[in-house]
Amino acid sequence: MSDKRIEILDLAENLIRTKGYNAFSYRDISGPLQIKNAAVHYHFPKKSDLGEEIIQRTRKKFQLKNKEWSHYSPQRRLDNFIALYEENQSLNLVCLVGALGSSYESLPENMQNNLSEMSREIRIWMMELLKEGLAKKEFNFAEKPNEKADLIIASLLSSLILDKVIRENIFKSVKASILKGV
Amino acid sequence: MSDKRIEILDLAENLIRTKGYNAFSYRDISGPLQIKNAAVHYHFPKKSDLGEEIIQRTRKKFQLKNKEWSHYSPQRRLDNFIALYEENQSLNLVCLVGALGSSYESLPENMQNNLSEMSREIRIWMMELLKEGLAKKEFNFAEKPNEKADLIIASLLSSLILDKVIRENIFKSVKASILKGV
DNA sequence: TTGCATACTTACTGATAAGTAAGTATATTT
DNA sequence: AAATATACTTACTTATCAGTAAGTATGCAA
Repeated sequence: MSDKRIEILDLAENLIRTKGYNAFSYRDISGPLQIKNAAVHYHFPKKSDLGEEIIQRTRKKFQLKNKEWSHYSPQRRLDNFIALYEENQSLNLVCLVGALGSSYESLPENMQNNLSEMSREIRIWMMELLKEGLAKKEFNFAEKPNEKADLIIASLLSSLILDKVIRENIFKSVKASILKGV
Repeated sequence: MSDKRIEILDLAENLIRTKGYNAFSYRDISGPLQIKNAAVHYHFPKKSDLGEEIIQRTRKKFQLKNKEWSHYSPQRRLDNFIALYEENQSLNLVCLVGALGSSYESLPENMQNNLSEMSREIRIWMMELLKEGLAKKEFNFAEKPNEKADLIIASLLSSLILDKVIRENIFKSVKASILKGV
């Protein structure tokens, strides 16, 4: 994969995660990267091709981490998962699901489908993680694991959004709350 | 306030909360309402005027509920607050903060400011509610009230987004989890 | 009954959007 | 050395966007 192609993906992802999919244009990419608009179209003929690939590579990154962590304890896996969001926060970026999901109906179909699949995968991963943690007595919570999983992924997602809007460290609160609650 | 003006606000709010602020145009309003584009500009010269007023009236609605509920018990106020999100879910709408917040950087300044103020107000309201509930022994949780508040508002916000993306009843899980956790 | 405000429409502008067709420079393969 | 693939640029199209200026119909108030 060429350098420019990756630069385009990186920049576009950043734009999506700060301004949203519908608020950036190919000019916002060609300008900073000092190429022509058509060069972006050469790599990604349609904007939705670019959007789709950003979702797919994010999904692959998650699957890779997932594999890397597979032998870790549930607590450690949870800590690592939360650390992913902490990194996003420090970069002032919302997560991809939050960035795209809130305008779901406006997205091209291929992006909707990819986004949904990735989100389901993360949700199921979290559910399994919590179940395992309960079984191994690492965790100790009263809720059903799937309910807890939804609470955790939902609150992490929003914490990055609210951080920007409220300009308080919502993520920090949410992190503390999650860790006390498992 | 004229009929058409309110119709414009209602439709625009719906568009923002399904497709996002940057994915709708004045044509999406003038078309369905059978008026001309310039008629929308007559009521709201700039798109950001429309956006701002939608945030402001949402804030006023919250303040009104707030006042209406002021003599209710913390538990009942919390139930009512959650019921607001339940209604959104049944209408397949994300909340305004979620819809706008995820593309915060793309918003005109007047909208950013209004959105931030409203969100802070809701957060503080929830913090007070939880503190009061603890003091009155209606609630019983280990976290700090402000941490718990952030968890609750964050998870409710995202549950509506994830509901659409994952097509599972994430809101229901989150609601159950919140109620068990206070 | 004249004047003025309200609530529009008609008709337009200038900017920007996504996307494409055809050409070009460079490197790689045959 | 010729052919081909890669990675672009130039130049363009068509559509849509937010926004505005000027005109019009209707009702109400002085």
